[in-house]
Amino acid sequence: MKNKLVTTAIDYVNGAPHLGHALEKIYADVYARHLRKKHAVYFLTGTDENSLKNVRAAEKAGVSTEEFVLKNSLKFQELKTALNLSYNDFIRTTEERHVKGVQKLWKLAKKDIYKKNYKGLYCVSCEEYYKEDDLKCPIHKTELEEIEEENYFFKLSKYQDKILDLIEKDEVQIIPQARKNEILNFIKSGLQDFCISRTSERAKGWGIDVPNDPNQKIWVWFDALANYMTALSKEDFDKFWINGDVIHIIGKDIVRFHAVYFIGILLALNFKLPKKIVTHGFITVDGEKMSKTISNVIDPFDLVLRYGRDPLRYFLLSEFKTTADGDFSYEKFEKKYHADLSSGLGNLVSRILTMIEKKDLKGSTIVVDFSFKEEIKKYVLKYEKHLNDFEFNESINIIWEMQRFLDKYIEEKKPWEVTDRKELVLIFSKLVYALRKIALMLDVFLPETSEKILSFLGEDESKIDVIKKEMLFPRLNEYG
RNA sequence: GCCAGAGUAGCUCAGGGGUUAGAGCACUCGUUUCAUAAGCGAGCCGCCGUGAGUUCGAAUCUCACCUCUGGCACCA
Repeated sequence: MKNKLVTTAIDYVNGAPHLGHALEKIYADVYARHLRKKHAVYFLTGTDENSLKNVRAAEKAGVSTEEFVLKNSLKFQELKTALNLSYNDFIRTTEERHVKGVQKLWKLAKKDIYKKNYKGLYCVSCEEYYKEDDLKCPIHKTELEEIEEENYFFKLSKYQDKILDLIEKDEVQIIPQARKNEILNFIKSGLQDFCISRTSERAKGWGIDVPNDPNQKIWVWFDALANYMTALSKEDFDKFWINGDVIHIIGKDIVRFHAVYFIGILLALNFKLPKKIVTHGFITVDGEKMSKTISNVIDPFDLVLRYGRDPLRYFLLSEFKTTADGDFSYEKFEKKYHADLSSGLGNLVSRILTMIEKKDLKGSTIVVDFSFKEEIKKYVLKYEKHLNDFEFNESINIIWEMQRFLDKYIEEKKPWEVTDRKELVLIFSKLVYALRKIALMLDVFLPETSEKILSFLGEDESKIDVIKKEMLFPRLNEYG
């Protein structure tokens, strides 16, 4: 039994959360729920608020930056209820625990931090640096200016060989393999030191001060990545970081910062390294990237209102291979809802419960033979294997295999024709036993549905019972 | 341009040197009534990206080519 720290990326708060944010939180939630069955788990998420973008967005909105980031952070926090997330901590990078923590870490890493001139192409309107290939600002189409300023840098180059070795040997495991290869190539191409501060002026005074240098603000990565540590109290750091496994769940766009920069920083601090970095894909909508310009951004709150929490979780978890991109469409969503949730699971639950009532089997003692239990166990083992490997969609498929197995079993036994009570009890013992298992397997994916099924069957696992009945997933077309 | 990965049924994908290539969804037919126009059974649909090679035998290995996706540093 080992302790586990499960983290998500912390989100930028310059807008409301979209479906992509929901996806990542749900993945992390499933994994955390799975781990909780055997481990002590600290599940952490949060918002990244020290960005210059926020200052500008707040100016535009005519509110103070503090007010602006708080308002948006709260929107992200609303995802907890909307998606039924089980995280036990939410950190905002403007919180004191984070500010103090980052400064403390900065001091601890001091030996690998130095000052040097940073030269880059800068767009005055964006107030941002751009790559050397684009000579013009991609947004304003204006000439970029070459600007030079003095900043702090982190000696990443010093750790190149060490990081390469760690990743090659999977001491820090990057999932999936393809991402690991990308990172290895990136490291082999040579690591440069990276900039970890901006002048306070350029940062418009927003952000965390560099210790003993109020003219500089700590910039992006040294700030944001540190949240995984600054969120933890001393006791929890001990319990979950030092004596536990750290698992980061992040988008494919920020693998490098976790697998290279962060590992470098941790090496400088001489801290324990994360065990796994799991990267998920992105969501397209009807085959296109989500973007405001073509206004196809999907609002997760909307989907929850329309279809419910579990159906939304279900779609994202079953339709997408965890580490690959996936496509969202209302048509696919509803198709899956009907095929798997209504006709599949919902219908099975419904037919079992109704027959128990009609055949008056409530209160009978459950008797299940060993070979049937073994049969069920095979499904459970496969299900667990896929969960451990972050193959959530595969894991769900195993549950549906089991559901089809039960439907076939019912067909074969034709319990509606059976009159012998003893035989009926035997049949429904198995069905109730298996249905409970299905509910328990579902609880990481569809916690609400899982609870409902268990509550229908009653608390006493040794008796056949129906406490109440309710349609789990009504067909959608009946409501327009 | 360079480096990865992928191209298999209408859709999403699994498989992977050897009997007639798989699953789910969709579709067609049959069947059942316990159940949410649900269930079960059967069927349909594939030159397994293209060309060549290795082999007794390739979708599976090798090479070339085509197409797509991703990565190629300061971007959560």
